[in-house]
Amino acid sequence: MDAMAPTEPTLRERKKLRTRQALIDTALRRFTGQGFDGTTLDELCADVEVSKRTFFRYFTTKEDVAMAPTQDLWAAFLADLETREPNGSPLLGLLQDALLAALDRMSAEGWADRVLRSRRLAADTPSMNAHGLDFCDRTTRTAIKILEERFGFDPHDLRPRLALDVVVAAFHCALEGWTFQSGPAGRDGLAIRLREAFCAVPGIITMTVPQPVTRSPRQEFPGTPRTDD
Amino acid sequence: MDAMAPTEPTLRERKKLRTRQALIDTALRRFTGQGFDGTTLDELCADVEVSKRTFFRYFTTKEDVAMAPTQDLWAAFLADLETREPNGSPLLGLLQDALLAALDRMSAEGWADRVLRSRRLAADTPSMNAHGLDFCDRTTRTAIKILEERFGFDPHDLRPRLALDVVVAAFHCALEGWTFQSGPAGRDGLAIRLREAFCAVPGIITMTVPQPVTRSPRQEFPGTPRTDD
DNA sequence: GAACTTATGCCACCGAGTGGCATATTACCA
DNA sequence: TGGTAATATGCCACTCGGTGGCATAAGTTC
Repeated sequence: MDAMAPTEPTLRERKKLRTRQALIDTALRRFTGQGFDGTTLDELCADVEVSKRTFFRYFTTKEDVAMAPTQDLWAAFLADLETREPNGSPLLGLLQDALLAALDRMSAEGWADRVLRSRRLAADTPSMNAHGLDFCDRTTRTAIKILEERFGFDPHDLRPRLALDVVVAAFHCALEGWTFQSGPAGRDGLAIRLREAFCAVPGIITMTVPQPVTRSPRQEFPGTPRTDD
Repeated sequence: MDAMAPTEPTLRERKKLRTRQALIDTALRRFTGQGFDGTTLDELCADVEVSKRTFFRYFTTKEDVAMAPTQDLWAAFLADLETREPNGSPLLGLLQDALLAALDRMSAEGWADRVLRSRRLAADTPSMNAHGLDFCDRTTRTAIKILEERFGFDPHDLRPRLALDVVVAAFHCALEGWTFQSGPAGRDGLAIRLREAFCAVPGIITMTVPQPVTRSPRQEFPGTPRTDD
């Protein structure tokens, strides 16, 4: 009766999925409310009615639970890279398309909102930011392996690695703008930002320094829209 | 009596410098020998004959002590950025020159060797790698502020940020090659690698995917020089 | 050499993360 | 349906990174 139906996650697996999601949601809520450091795992676990030991069977670290949404995106990116067909196109374009496609696949309810909370947290929680960057770094290395495997790039050629790093950098730019500045919200808003960031990439090479402006050290812009700390 | 003489670090300051350096050296030695996680701070402190409490007055985290050498380089980079004169040159070139100049200033005895140990450690210690990346990230943000302050870049223009990220990415490429592959050792060897990485940057935009190679999924290269896990 | 400043040591404490083992829950099969 | 294997969870004790508070020692200044 269930031989070929894809709708058969066993009861056990459904429960696991539910506790996992409960941990993520509760964590993001408490972290946002009381701060990351201000929340102990004991509190969180008591809230979800799960032992601390169990928490660490779902997530490797306290930071990990808050970064699940972003990790989903990168997983989709890697999956896309495995199959995407290059038609003699520039590598950079291929990578950009792959990331946009991955983003397009993030259709889970409330995904964008979770990413938003997660990023805002990371912004003022050093250890979260650090772990996020480390995850990106590992993902990048995996992606390079996929590229070398599929297309036979020379491991000593630095260009694929650099191209990938540029795409990641553009993503971070987009993410930061989307997280902290006004503009279209939701996943599609992020996609717009991402496209804009990609457009800025060629300017990396050509951009020149405006002019040798020599100003007094402490002078500030009259109407700078953001405060710097 | 000491108004203008630069040669007057008080006894106290000399002692502090010595304990700091002792902690760094001993840490790198023990970490390399027994592994990062295999070394407790109690051991390290007992070795240097310093209380654990004192350790944390010198370094913020256990990871921090092992990353001091790299941090010196980035500090020099920021200092250079503060004063370097742009002559209508491309921003990218300015940043590259600044980093090369900073590297050139790393003349402390054994600096290159400490960086080498540090990087090798970071390669198989996730938390060290994470903290290193986080430090780079913070440095990048500081650098951006300096650039905006000095040259009046528009904070919404993504190109400066991307250019900076490319330079950092190139540095990481160079560092990794220098750390794990054969080639000229020492600071100058790293400088050579760095120049090579910079040369590869324009290729980011133009590089194309070799050809639509379609191979059976599990096939491998006959004589691939490295094993993939 | 006294008085002040500052670095250090010591101690108790919190919280993240782990290993081991008993128990409860689910899956599988006769 | 009942019994057994597989696995998820809870509980407990423990290690270790990191912090706050306070007393003491060392260096500095007059």
